[in-house]
Amino acid sequence: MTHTYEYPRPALTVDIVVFALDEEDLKVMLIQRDLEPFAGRWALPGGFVRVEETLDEAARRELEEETGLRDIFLEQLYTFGGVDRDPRERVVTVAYYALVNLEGHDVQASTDARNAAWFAAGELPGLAFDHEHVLTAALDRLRGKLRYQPIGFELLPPKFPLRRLQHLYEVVLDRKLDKRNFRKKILSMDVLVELDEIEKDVAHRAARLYRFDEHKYDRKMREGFNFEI
Amino acid sequence: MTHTYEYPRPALTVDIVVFALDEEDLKVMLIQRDLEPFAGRWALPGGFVRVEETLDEAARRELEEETGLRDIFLEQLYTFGGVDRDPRERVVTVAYYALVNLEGHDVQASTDARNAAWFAAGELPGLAFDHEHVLTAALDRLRGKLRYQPIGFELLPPKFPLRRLQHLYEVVLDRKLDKRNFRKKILSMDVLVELDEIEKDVAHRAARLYRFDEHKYDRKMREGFNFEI
DNA sequence: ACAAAAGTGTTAAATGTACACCCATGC
DNA sequence: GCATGGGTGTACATTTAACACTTTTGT
Repeated sequence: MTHTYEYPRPALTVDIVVFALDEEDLKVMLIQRDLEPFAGRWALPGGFVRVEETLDEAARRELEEETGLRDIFLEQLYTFGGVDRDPRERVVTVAYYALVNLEGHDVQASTDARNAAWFAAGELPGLAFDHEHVLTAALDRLRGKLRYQPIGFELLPPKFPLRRLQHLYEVVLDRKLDKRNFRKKILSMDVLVELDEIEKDVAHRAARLYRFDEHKYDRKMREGFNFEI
Repeated sequence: MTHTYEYPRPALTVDIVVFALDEEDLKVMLIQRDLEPFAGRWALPGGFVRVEETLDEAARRELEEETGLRDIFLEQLYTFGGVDRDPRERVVTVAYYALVNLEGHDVQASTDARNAAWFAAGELPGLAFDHEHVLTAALDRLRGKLRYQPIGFELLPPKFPLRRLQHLYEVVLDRKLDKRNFRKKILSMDVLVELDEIEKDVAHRAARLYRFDEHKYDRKMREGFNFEI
């Protein structure tokens, strides 16, 4: 191959901030490194971009290799190009964030032998490289985007009671919302379908389940509708 | 230097979408390529990232080398990693967008001998590589961000009449705004300073000039204020 | 005096916010 | 029957949207 440019090149990686929601709080998936630098430290899943794959493909491949997660919401976040991010050499990383429904996806299935675990977003261990910085950017983006795009549903199972949706917003945005106003608002947007099903195995009155209607949402968007909580 | 990874690496470039506003419409700066591939075609200013500079530094350097523009608003947009973006080899590009006040900056000063020119955003020539795609993304970002961040001022001189600000919003967002409502809204946000100066050399009543008070804006932001048009 | 753009208020409608009680179910 | 969360409506405050005339200045 003819190279028009013979200077040294930065290495290129992808890193992914995977968010999930359990009953309590927002979680982030981290991998314990087994190699230097930062051996033993926790880091974001990620790795080098190959010349024959796109950035999105690289992110999905690394995600599956390191955590077993696949077919999940994934979106590019920002590209971090600080000169000393990696002590070995110049590494530019394209960061992604991903959203996953904990109930639907198993994380154990890491093909790598590495240690993968969920951490509460508020109680993170010290991270390798500049991953703390990346994570902060991802959290900011998630919080910002949640309010005006219907991405929260990616963190829930396909069928959910309204309370769980509200709880999601409360946890991520870190403020209480009024139950009646929240329901009024979300239902008035007319992008949820009320199902003929209710929660199971709860020790009290079971809540009705809803589903996000993506097609209806797409249709409304094309007609100028704006999602906003 | 020890490389932990010996596979071929994608090349890494930056490309910049520079927006400006003249009396009529939104403009984009393009450079006519003098080398293959796409020799003679118009393209976004940009070039290879050096190992010893950050991405932001690379973008500012290329911008100055190719257009003479410096000290202007610049923000990372998105990283494009399609496998066949460049016919020669794999090139990943970190795209930026920039905003510039036409009256304050001279563009002639290109140190390169290349041909640089402004094009109306709505009447672009065929572009090299996937630059049309990059440009569309930049436009979308500009339109989205303009509504809830005070970046429009970057396209105006430091002192401006309210009509020009309104016109900016109308041109970029592509819809008419009501004069009275616009003034009420922007003035009620209390981030503009009314100056003791008026327009000069106009053939009718001269308008009062205003200035965006960045410090006041920052202060208000820290107290939870939200800019929105 | 006229052309051109600056500047200015009010009203009605829609939206957001605050707030408390009864209902259904499992134990 | 009681504990737990599900589900619902109203009143008030705020924000948005629609709309037209007078003022100032240069020619």
